Amino acid sequence: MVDEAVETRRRAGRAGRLASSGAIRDAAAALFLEKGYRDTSMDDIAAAAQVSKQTIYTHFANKQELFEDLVLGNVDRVDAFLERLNVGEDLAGDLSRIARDYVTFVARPDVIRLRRLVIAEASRFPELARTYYDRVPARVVAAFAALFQKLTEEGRLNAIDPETAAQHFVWLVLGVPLDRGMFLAVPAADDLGSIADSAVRTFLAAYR
Amino acid sequence: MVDEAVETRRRAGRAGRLASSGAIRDAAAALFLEKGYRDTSMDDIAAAAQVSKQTIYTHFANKQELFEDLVLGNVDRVDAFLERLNVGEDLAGDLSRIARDYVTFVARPDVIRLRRLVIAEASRFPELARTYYDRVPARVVAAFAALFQKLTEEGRLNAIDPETAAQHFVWLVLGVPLDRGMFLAVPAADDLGSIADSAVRTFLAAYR
DNA sequence: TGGGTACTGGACTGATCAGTACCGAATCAT
DNA sequence: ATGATTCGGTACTGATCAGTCCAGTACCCA
Repeated sequence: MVDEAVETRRRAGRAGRLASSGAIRDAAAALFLEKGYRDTSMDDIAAAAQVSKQTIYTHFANKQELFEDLVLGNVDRVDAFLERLNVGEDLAGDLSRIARDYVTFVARPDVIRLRRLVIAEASRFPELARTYYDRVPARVVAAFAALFQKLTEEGRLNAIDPETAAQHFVWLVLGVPLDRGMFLAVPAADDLGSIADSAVRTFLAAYR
Repeated sequence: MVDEAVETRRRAGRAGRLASSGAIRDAAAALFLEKGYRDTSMDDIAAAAQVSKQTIYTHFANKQELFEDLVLGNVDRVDAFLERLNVGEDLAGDLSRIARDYVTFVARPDVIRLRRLVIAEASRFPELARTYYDRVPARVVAAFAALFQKLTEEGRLNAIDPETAAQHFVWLVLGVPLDRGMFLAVPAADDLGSIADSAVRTFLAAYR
């Protein structure tokens, strides 16, 4: 018992500052994603982060700020996907690769849970929901639209309305796994590959 | 003050029984849909229904039952849409009518809010979420699959995999308005018609 | 007329929770 | 060494809430 206390104390002081901030973030993320905003208490977070509640309040003004930090802190993770968004010689093959990439990224449990969380709290934090919408799904659609426009100008695709084509592509690929992920606890990431492939097949049949 | 009490009492007695049950249901629905499960208190519901809290507990065992009553009580409303799901001579025209019907139904504020509510509470009430999923979206997809299979057998459509075709159709039509409805407060039911039409156009280009 | 039922309204319990206050210990810069 | 900062731990405030209890009232039926 004394040992535990000493061990805990060891992480205190200046060295512990950054460490505790990260631990708080991680604990809050895990709990918010698992139980939601309202059902996660600051005491829960403090306990999970092995930190006193007071320490949380030195790093974050209040519970809301901790929540916004989680949501906005994950917004930039689409960038990694957006960078791989280019098509070479093999149009069908590359679109298939992109679709598989995309669905694999979005169907990840953490992404699904974050999405569910933002939707769940959309009435409590409307601006946050809008920001998330603008910065994640809307940005991906815009990137696809730009790609399809370029491909159309090159004569390799026939998307007169690239924006609509992008929306069609996105929802052909994501619709089923995303919807299942919203309602069902376990997303069953089995047949993501075949879902992506059939989506690309339908898309190309309509837009080539 | 006395007048108010008398006026309130006037609705009491046996005549008030059914009335109060309905009023409770309505008040609970409005509040749950607006503020969510956790942020709606039984006192709120009692006040909105102009009923004492005790009366609520004579009709419903607890808060959860009131919530399930709301969700499951709205499950059968898809039936009205499912009945209009048939195609005559004009395939493209009828599909367009169906798509417009469908998107208009799903984009209604109450339907959007109910969907958001079920998703928000999916971790609290997993079975309820699954039931809703099975009885509403999954049923619609199954109905479309049956329709497309029939049309394929008649040689009017080319859907070797009717289930996938149905999913593609549903998400081409619903993807954008549903996603907007989940994140954004006001769904902006403006261009639903053109969304439905472009979805049908893409679908037929791929599956005819 | 009298018993049963549905309702009101308010008080109450027990629990949870966000946020604050305070103390003592550990650490670091000087 | 000393003072400032950061931390843990604990206790506290004020508020909210689900669910219960109860005394009294209006209505219906026999």
